[in-house]
Amino acid sequence: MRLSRLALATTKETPADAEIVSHQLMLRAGMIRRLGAGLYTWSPLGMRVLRKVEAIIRAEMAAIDALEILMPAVQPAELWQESGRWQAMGPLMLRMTDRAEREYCFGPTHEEVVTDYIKRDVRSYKQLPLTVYQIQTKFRDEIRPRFGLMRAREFIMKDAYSFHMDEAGLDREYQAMRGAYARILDRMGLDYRVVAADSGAIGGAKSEEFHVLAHSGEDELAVASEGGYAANIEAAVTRAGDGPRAAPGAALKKIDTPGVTTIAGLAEHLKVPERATAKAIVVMGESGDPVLLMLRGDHTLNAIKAEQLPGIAAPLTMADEATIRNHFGAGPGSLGPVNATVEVIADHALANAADMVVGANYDGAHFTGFNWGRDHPEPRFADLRNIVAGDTSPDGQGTIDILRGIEVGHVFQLGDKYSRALNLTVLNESGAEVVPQMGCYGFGVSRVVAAAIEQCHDDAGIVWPAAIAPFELVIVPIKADKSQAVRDACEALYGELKAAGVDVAYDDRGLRPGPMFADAELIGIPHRIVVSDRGLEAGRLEYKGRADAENSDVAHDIDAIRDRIGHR
RNA sequence: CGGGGCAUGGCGCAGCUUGGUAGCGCGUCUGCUUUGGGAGCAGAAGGUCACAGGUUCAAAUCCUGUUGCCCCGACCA
Repeated sequence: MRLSRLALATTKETPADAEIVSHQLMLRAGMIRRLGAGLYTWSPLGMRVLRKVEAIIRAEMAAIDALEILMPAVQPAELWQESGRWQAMGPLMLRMTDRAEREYCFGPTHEEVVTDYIKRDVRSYKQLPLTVYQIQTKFRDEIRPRFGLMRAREFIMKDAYSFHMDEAGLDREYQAMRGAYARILDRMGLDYRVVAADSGAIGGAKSEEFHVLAHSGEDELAVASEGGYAANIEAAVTRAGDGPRAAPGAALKKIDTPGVTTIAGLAEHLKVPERATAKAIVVMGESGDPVLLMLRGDHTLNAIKAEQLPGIAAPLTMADEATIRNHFGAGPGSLGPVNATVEVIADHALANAADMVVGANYDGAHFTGFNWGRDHPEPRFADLRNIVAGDTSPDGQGTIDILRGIEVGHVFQLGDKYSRALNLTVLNESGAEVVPQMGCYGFGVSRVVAAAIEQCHDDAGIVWPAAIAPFELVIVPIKADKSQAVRDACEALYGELKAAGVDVAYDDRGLRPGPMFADAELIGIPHRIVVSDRGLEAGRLEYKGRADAENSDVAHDIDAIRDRIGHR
């Protein structure tokens, strides 16, 4: 590609409304342009990257015999009403009406459509297992789109769906897809982790997420130093407090803590570590009465765990101050289990704790020396908290470290949730109708482009992994308009590299060297060859890898260049 | 949805408090010079100051409303 024909649109200045590096660099490199909130146009340069990502995905899908299809982006409401998700999806779904007042949505996902599609053509167990996928534009009306492509409303996703006669078949395909996702990210050269995940609204049993590691990642991942345990912090289970509970060593004693309403303040006031205190959080129960949740002072509540507990209302709702005062006679910041009239559920880290500091249910007062059993009946203990760095891994092997990641893939074992709702059945060997098991497997195509940049950049711009770079190599001429020799050498080199199958860019824009170098670095081309009279006279070309600190020489020879850039 | 902010040439911004000819940097175009890290000189184009009302002799500037966008939070296959 001659860069004079690419409609490159790089900028020196960073657009004001871009917060994170990938968004800034994609705008500066001219890969994308914003149309509206969460809506982006892909430029010719951006498309080159997108197509390379798609090609890798298609190759790995083909390798596990997944079949590509393309379903409509616009979907009739009826299907969603059948599955019950027309209501459940709520405002996340962009809805529209046609001229005949029929209702549609712009698909946020395709479980319903794919199940309906399979239902029409699959009748017999002989046709299963079957895995189909598409690379499609989705729309989710996120409450707050942000970070450019990282959380766009319209985005490109590869979504795959598998159908099986039984759970064993589903599990096999799940493992195959999991392997394919790992190979996709391996080929892209990205540092990632596979973690256990919460299934969320989509339902189903087993699910894992693929996260590209990056400091700007929105998700926190709990990863064990040994033994391989890894989970999204939302789903990471914690261990109960180790060892037996110490016998009470202090009497329950009420102390004045005027103005102290936070754990930090309490620890400071009493000169005790935060972990010696217990915090109280009041949430609404299913019955309508509040429930008191107790956590160790230095721990935080995991809302997903809490709302999954029987007796607690989902979605998790914090009690308002009036409700709290009504039941406890004190405000938030001074609450505790002593004489509480509501159900108490304590995090199991507190199961073996003794002589705790807790709120007194009087404003401006706390108790020291609080002990379960003696000062309040034994509560229900449950896993309520977020795991933290330094915790022992749930499987007992190693300690937990917290990493940040960008979710680019999610694999689910759905079971029969959708096949049953949409009446998908096939006949088994004995002629009986069976509801197939389903898996679904999402991969964020546009998001992984942004994630790659988050992981691979420096001060000058993007440092693409070779497999998804817009070009493999760029030829930069010096003083081309003065030197016929330079022009001829560039043209010859360009032609030969192209013929050799190298994805080569030739910067024939006639710019000065500075801007050409800056653009090549900004858009992140992995390899650069500079052609100058100086080098030509010596029979050498100048080479620099995008991540290299220094230039080096390479012989003026196609094979030498291919060798240097590791082509084929 | 709650809270905060912004809207002035393609991009980044000043001007608004105290109403009176719309400005700067970058970019773009032309010419000459220049050519190993975002060149210099000379010239030029380009703006219904988000939109709609209002106040005023006069509104980018003051008032009211609307829209769009950004940030924090909740939300999120």
